[in-house]
Amino acid sequence: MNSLKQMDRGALSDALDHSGQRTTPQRETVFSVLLDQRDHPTADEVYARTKSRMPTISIATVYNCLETLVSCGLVKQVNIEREPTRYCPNLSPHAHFHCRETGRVYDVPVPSGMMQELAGVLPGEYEADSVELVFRGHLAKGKTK
Amino acid sequence: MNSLKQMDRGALSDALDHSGQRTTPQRETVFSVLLDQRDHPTADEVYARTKSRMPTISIATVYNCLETLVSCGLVKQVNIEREPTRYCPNLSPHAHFHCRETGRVYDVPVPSGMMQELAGVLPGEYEADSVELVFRGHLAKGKTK
DNA sequence: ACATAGTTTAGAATTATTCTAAATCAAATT
DNA sequence: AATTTGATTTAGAATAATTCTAAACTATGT
Repeated sequence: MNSLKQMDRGALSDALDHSGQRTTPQRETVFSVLLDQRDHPTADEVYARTKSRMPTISIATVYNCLETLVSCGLVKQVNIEREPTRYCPNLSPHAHFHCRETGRVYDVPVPSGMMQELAGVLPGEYEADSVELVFRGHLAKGKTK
Repeated sequence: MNSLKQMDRGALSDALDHSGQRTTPQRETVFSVLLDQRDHPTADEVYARTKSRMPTISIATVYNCLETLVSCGLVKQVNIEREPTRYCPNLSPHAHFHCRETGRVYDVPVPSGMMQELAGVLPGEYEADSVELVFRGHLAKGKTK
């Protein structure tokens, strides 16, 4: 048993159906892991967390599931420097803040309109379908969030 | 002999001096390779180009030199998805456009003020020292640039 | 029930990058 | 000028995230 809420389970099977892929226990569990702890885990971290709910799952399957979730639009990959890819189920437009000290990644909500405005700086010949905005720095005194 | 202009040679040794590192023929040659063809090459590509000017250089040295140039602020790393790191000697504030079709990366000038404005969306507890903006998509009909 | 196609799995393979340790080089000092 | 010292270069080994491979499994449609 995974901890997907009815709503999320629905969103998952809709999205999978829509892209011609099956809803499987592995995919549900991986998705629930991402939704339950929204700290931008790496594939390895997702693997560890998923394993505690589904001990027989393999790392290859975790990679497969993550790729599937990305391909059907439910999850985004976050690439920070040369570090392992992180996964993020936050679909609303947002940026990321990467703390150099702790290595942690935080979501930063971006006012609607800002993304539009950003796209506006692109010369006409470029047609962008995604915008990635990453800040890097550190958190003010003591704030660990 | 590498093809560094007097100005760039000066900037290089100043920056290296300033960070307590030596000016070497390898570093000069790698830097000149980056300045001569500004197409965001990977380390492997830099290696191939440098080799034609300095056949004895090793790939490890190319990595070392690139790291050195980044550390003294003359070059920026550009990380696009899971692809190999690319290197960029453009120090003016700019974004990148990554063409999904060709894989090429283009510099996109960003109006001064835009970067400031971006930093403005960050809640107070975040202190950013760098902002990375990457667009992904494709070039309009036929435009290969 | 059977065929088909999609999915999972363990382990091997890949690949960009980093590490290691020896050789080389260059500046500073005797 | 020789010597010491520390930085740099180098080839090759090691690392680590990710992808690939091929066999086993599962679900679905006929």
